[in-house]
Amino acid sequence: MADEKSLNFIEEIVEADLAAGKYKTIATRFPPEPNGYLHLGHAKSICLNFGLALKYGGKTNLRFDDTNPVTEETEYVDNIKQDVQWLGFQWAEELYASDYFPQLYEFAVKLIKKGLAYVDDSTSDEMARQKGTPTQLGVNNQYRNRSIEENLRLFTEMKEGKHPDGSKVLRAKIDMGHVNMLMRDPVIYRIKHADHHRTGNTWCIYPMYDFAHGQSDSIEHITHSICTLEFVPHRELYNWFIENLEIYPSKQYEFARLNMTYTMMSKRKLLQLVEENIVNGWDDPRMPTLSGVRRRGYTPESLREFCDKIGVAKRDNLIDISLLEFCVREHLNKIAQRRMVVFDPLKVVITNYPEGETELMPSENNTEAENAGVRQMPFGSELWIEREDFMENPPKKYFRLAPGQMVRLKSGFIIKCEEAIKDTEGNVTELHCTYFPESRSGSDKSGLHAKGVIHWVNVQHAVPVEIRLYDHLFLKEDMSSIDDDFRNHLNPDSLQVLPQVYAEPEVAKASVGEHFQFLRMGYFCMDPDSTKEKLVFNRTVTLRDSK
RNA sequence: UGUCCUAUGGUGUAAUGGUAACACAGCAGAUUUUGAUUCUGCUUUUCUAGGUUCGAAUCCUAGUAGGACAACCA
Repeated sequence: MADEKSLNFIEEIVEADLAAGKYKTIATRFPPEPNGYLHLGHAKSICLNFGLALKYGGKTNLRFDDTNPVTEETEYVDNIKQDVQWLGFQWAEELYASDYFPQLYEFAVKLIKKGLAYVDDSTSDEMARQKGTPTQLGVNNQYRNRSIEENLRLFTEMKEGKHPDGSKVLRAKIDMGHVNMLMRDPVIYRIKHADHHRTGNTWCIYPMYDFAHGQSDSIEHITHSICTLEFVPHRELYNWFIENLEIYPSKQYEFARLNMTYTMMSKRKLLQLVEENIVNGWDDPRMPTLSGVRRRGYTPESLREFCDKIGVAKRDNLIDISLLEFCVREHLNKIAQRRMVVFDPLKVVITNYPEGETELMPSENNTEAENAGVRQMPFGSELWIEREDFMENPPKKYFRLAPGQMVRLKSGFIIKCEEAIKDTEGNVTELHCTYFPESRSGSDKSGLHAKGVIHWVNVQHAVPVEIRLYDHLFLKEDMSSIDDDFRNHLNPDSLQVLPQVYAEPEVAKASVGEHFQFLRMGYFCMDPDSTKEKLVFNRTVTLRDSK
């Protein structure tokens, strides 16, 4: 029996529409506002929108929702495009809501002519008061009765720049007593004498979200306009405009946005982290932004797998970060070459190995990948091992080095600890060990068995590198549950820098963005901060630890 | 004291009126030249109360709980 994957509720809608012949092919869109960087929540939306078109044979537009000139910048546009492509998707058309400004203006005029829009001179405070509350109906004001001619004249004047910011707005004339607050004569155009990142100062009036989004969908003949749950109340307005403008009926569907433990997805708050230098930019590897997780070492494949695994539904959710970590480990395990790097060095002297001599030990790059080959690791009489791989008084199930105890040096020899050398304060400064020449990796004739296997680096050939270890940005599992400032919950240890650790020589050949598994230490990715003199590696994720 | 949305293991997601399942997490064990990977097993679930039905996680009603809605933001 074929294992059919069940459909999410949006796929069910699409299949039903297709089966009913409602559409020959579908069209979706990904519509970010270029006022910040994309994050994991956007990845969910991207995978959904592009995934639908890919699955059912349709197209997806990338549309920038750039109707507010004061918050939007070209820098954001460029990065958003880069992020979408990096995730592995290609849009059919690159479009901008601002491309539709002339058309949107005509839509507004049409509404005025139908007696369905009016110019209001009230202040925003007055309008807020007249609007009522969710439990208290709104009231009409005197501007609501303006004639079509006067509205037309005033709206033209607004467009011509004859009125200052905030002095007038254009409102849809719907119902101030409507149970849905959004239907109480929503503002559809406001005056902003501001430079727009694309249209410059061509316009001084700009449409509001509700008067741009649905119309843009309609202009592009988007069949399924998919957004998050907070837009549910907007759907009624969305449909009202389409109906009264008599334009192509795109349909809006809403799904639950992504929430994850120990982080937050609010663009506003992420901007704050950046502006207040709490993190080092939008691409700080601790950020849930796509540029952040990319720099951290997450792969597009693992992100797409993650989006697939979390599903799409309508109930609020809080996804455990460990699921994301599982996805990235699963992918990196298959593609990341293995290297040995000692983070907290303890010197081992092999007393029966000829001093100054070197022999090359081949070591598998990745047994999970076919044809990954081997690299040579220089073995010698002085090695670095991890300090925590030695214990003077080990507990019963400690498999590593202790006085008189043996371990296997991965891809090397079995060694036995003969003596721990200490300084005057009793700290272990180095270990004197002997090795068993017959235990050479790959051709072991020693008959010895060492349960523990540890990584190592030759002192003579060690390459110093910098390591950056990351932990959750926040200490609180559910950041939506806090009622105080989110900055009170920052994890003070979210970044730990190890300025100089010892890597095997092969590491020097790494390139920016390359993924590695540093044996027993985790998955790492070379950071763009790397220079010829000093390579920098970010820990993407730890290895699963069942010690 | 409104309208709308939602309610399935610890966390997600399925089951589309017919045996509640999958993944993650957790816990055991096997294998292992990474205490990784791989493999095996285990723990844990339909918000409540009525109703419809031979049969309800699913349909209906009410309650309860959580979320959204009162920007010239999107």
